[in-house]
Amino acid sequence: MITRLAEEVTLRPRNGSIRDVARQAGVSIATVSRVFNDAASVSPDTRARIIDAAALLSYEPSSLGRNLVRGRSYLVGLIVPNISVPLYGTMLHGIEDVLAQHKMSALLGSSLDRSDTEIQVAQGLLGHSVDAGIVINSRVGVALPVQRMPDWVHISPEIADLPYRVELDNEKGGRLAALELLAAGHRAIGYVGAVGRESAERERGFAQELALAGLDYRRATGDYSETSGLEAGQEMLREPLDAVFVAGDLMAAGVLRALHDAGLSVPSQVAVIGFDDSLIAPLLYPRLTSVRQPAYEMGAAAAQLALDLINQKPATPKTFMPQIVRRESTRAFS
Amino acid sequence: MITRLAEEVTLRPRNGSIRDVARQAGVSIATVSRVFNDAASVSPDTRARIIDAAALLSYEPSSLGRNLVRGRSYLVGLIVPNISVPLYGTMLHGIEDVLAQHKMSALLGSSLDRSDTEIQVAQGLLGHSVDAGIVINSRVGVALPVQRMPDWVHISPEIADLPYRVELDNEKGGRLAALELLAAGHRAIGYVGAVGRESAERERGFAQELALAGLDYRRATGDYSETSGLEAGQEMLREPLDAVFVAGDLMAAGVLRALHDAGLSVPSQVAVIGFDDSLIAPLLYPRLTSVRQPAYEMGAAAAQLALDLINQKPATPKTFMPQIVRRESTRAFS
DNA sequence: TTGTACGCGTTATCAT
DNA sequence: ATGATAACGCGTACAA
Repeated sequence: MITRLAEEVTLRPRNGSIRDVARQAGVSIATVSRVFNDAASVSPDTRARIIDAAALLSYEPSSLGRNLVRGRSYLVGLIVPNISVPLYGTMLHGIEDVLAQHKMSALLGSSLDRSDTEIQVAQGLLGHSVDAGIVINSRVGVALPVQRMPDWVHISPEIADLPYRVELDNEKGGRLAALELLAAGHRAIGYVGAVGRESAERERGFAQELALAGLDYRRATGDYSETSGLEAGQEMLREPLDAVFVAGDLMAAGVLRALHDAGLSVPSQVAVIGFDDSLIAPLLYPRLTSVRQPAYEMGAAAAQLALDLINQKPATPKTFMPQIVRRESTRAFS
Repeated sequence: MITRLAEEVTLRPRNGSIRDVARQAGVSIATVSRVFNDAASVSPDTRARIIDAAALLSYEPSSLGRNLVRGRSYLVGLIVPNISVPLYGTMLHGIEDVLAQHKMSALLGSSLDRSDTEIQVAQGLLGHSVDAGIVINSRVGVALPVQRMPDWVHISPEIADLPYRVELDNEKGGRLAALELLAAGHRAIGYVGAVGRESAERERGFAQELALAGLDYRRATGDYSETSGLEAGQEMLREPLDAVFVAGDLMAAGVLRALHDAGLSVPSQVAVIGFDDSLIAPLLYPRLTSVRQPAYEMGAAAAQLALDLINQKPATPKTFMPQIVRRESTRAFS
C-alpha cells in the first residue's frame, strides 16, 4: 500500500532523550535504560542520580524508540460498526478497562456501518502495527479473518466458526424469554426478529420452549430499527396477541409504540420482552423487561483473549449466558 | 514515570523489511523509501521493479520505524468520561471520521467517570507519543491543560477560557427553548437544571426570554440522571405547571415519567423540552422535543482543530449553534 | 536518477 | 553494578 500524506509536518519535540539523562547523571545510557525497565541490578545511589536527572530534564522514555526495538506497538485495534450504538459503547468500555490494566491502549477504527470498507479499516489499523485486533459485529464473513489478521478476536454473532470469538448463547436467551412468558400464563405469543444468524438462534430457543408447552407462535421480521419494530408490531396486532418477544431493545421500542397507538396497555393486555438490555430499556414506557447481554463483560473477555494471543498463551473462545432483567413490560408472577 | 510490564513477550514478526525489498529489486533502500514516500524522481522502470518486489514480499513500510524517524505517531489521544454515553459516542464518530481522512487514528483513553484519574489517563496517552489530544467534558479544571498538554483540544463545557475549544452556545439553547414554550402559549413554566456552568448558561438564556415576556419560572436541580429527573419532576408538580424545560434528555425522561405517574398527559396538559437531542429523545413516550447539540459536527471540528495544531496552522476555537427539534412532547403552534 | 551513510531513541547482549 | 555497542526499520542529506 503506497501512502502519501498531505500537509506533512515533522515534529521533533527535541525532548531530552535517554542520552541527555545519561550525560546529566554521569552514567551510560544502558544504566538509564535499566532504571526505566528491569529494576534490578543498579545501585541505589546511581539510581537516585538517574531519577533526579530524569526529573530535571522531565524525561520519559519515548515509546517511538521503544516500540521499534521491541517490535510491538502496545496497541490493540478495534473495529466497531458504529461507536454511537450504546451496546457497542459498553463493550468498548470493557475492552478499554482490561487493556489499560496491561498498559495497552485501544486504537479506534470505526467501520462506519459500511461493511465493504471493513477491510480498509483493518488495513489502516495494521498500518499502525497493532499487536492485536478485536472486531465487533463484523458482517464481512471469512474474507476478513483469513487474510492478514488470522488471529483477531471477534464478537461477531453473524459469523460462525471463528477461531477466537466471544459470544452470547443466543439460543438460551430465546429460551429464557419463552419461559418467562409461559410462566406468566401467556398463550397467544409472537416473535419479532430480523434477518441473520443472531436472530435465528434466539428464535430457535424460543420456539423450542413454546413447542414443549404445545404452543405455536406468530412471527414478523424487522431490521433491529425502531421503525421496523413499529411496523412489525402493527402487523402482529391484526390478530389477538398476548405477549411479544422482540430480538432487540430498539425494535422493542417500536413494538411498544405500536401497542400504545392501538390503545393496548402494557403489560396488562400485552407483555413485551426485549433483547440486549441496552441502556434504553429502562427509559422506555413502560420500562422494558429484556434479555440481558453482558456487554461489558464480553468486551473485557475479548480484550483478555487478545492479550493471551499477544502473549502466546492458550486462548480459548468464550460463551456468555444471557439473563432476564425484569421490569414493567411483563407481569410479575409467583 | 517508571513502567514495568508483566508477561512481556517480544514480537518480531520478521516481515520483510525495506532492505529485503531493496535486495529483491536490486536497488538501494533509499530508492525503495522514495517509492513509498515522495513519489518524485524515480524512474518508471525501477519503480515498477520495486512495486513488484514489495508485492512479492507483501511488504509494507513499518510504522514503527517511520514513526521513530519522523518523530510522530499519527495518533490523537481521546479522553472521554464514559464511552457508553450516546452523546459522546456520536462525538467520537465525528472525530474518527475526520482523523481517518487524514490517515490518523484515535487512541482511546477513557477516564472512567473518575475525574481524579484523568491526568493518569492523559499521561498514558502521552506515553504513546500522541501527536495531539482531545478531551471531552473534563471536570479537572485548569490542572490538565496547563501541565504537559497545553495544546490539547477541549469539548468541555464546564471549563472556561480554554485556548482550543469547541463549544455549544448553551445560552442560545435556553433561549430557543423559552421561545418555543412561549409561542405555544405556556405561562406556568419550570426549569430542571443541574449544578455547573453548562446548566447555568442554559438557564440564563431561558430566564432572559421569560423575563422579556414578563414571566417568572420555577426551578429544580438534578444531576442529569433519569432518577434525578423523576424527583425534580415530582417536586415541580406540587404546584400547577404548564411546561418544563429540562437541561438534559436523560433527566427529561425522568420528568416525563413523573408526569405519567401523576396522570398528566404530555403535551396536552404539560409540555416538555429536553436538551441534547441524543438518540434516546425519539424513543421516549411521547417522543421528546429537544434542543439539538450537533455532537457529530462538534467532534469533527475538534478533530480538525487538533489537526491544525499538529500542522501548526492557525487554530481558532469554534462555537456551534443549537437548534430545536420538534417532536411530540410539545404542542404544535402556527 | 540512484546510492551511501548517518541518525532517530530505545533495548539487549556481551563485556568488564 | 556498569559500560560499549549492535541492532530495530526507516527517512533523508549529501554525494555520485
